[in-house]
Amino acid sequence: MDTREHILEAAWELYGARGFEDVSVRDITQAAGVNLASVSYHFGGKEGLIQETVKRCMNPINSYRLQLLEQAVTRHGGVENVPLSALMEALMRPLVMPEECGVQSGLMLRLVARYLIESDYAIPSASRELYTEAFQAFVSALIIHYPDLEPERIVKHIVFASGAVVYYHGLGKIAMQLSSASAGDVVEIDREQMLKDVIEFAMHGFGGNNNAGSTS
Amino acid sequence: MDTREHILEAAWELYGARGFEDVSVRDITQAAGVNLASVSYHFGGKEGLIQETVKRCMNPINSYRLQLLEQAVTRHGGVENVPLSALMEALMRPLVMPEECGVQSGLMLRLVARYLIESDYAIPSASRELYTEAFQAFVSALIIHYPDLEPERIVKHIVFASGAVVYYHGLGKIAMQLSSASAGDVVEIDREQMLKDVIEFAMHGFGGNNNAGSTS
DNA sequence: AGTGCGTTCATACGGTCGTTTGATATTGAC
DNA sequence: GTCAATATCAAACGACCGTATGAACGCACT
Repeated sequence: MDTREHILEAAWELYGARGFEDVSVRDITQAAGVNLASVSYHFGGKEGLIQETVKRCMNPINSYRLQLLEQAVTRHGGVENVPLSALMEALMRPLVMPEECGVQSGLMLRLVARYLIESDYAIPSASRELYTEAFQAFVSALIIHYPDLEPERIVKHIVFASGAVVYYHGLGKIAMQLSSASAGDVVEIDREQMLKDVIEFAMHGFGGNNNAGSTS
Repeated sequence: MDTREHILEAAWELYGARGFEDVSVRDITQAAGVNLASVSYHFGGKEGLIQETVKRCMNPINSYRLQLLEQAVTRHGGVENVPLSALMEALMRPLVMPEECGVQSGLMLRLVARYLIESDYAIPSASRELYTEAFQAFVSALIIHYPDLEPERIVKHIVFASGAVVYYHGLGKIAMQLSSASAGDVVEIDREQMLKDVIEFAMHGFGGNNNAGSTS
């Protein structure tokens, strides 16, 4: 029964590194040391394996988001009292620090970015439910803080911030190489700083620089 | 000789719409109404066609960036006098408004995003020179404004902002669908506003909210 | 021991891919 | 008009893909 797990592990690794289209079922089964037909048997085919792989990545992220949101609500005693910065942190932290919910960070965002782009920007049906739940929970919470703001604007800034994170994970290193000043250097990313920056940016779209929500 | 042009046109359309891996050479030649072997003849193969397609997209963008930078320098009389916001606008405007330099906007960013992600984040060699030139020009200009700031931090915020743009172009609409409040609605993007937001965000990383460079 | 079921296996099938080939058509210079 | 260079064409090649098949295996249960 750990054939299934071996496949998922190899798929995670290879898909994240080389993309869904570039990695064949044979590549994965070979890397996993299992038979070629196992993928069809356990996942119904390549598409099923991809869905499962993405699901295993996105579901923990979105669960973690909801968990952080709930914690914040409890701590502050009601959604309306949660500072905006805490809302944004609950939304963004799982993306920047995926290992906090058990998702290996290196490949995860690249993998998701690949999937979203390659599959014509469709959320995988396997993860859609949880994804939608998380998304709507945050939008609702934000609407409470900004009842006058159009929901589109709220969504927009969420996407903005997510894009900054995803893109940076993917392109950060090559961008470093392009800047002559640090050519050759291997620059590590200060993820905590990055998280702060992203949160600040996202909040920036909600009417100025108020660093807190309605209470603080 | 316009066989070559027909191919490029069809490739632009199809690659942008469906991705490099999902579009076969046969798809393109059929859409272009030319013979299958034309691609090998004119571009040496599929990879050559991809490179040429990406080049035709990125080179105008980067040229436009340099042009806007030069204009700003001329207008303000020296790099050191160009406001930071103008620097950022020169950098970001071509991304948000690609049609201003002759690049059809709809598919362009998705196409580039695809390429950057699928090709393991390597800048296409055909475009690398110009890309590097533009990138370094801006980093140099920014270093003048912030001599104390590490170059990595400058690069970081440039990438951040770019990511926000690219990601939003690609994911904006599906994100809208996920927010129940605007379900079903087709929301058009205010690109001028988006540009402003991105510029503001990018500047935000350079030490507070000073809306101008060193001179003002 | 024997039966049934879940799993793994080697192998083959049909299809699509990018590329090549060699013939044919077109062009432009003399 | 001739000839060589350039361009287009239909057709085929070999490689790889995802999937299906049917036999072999492991193992709990009777």
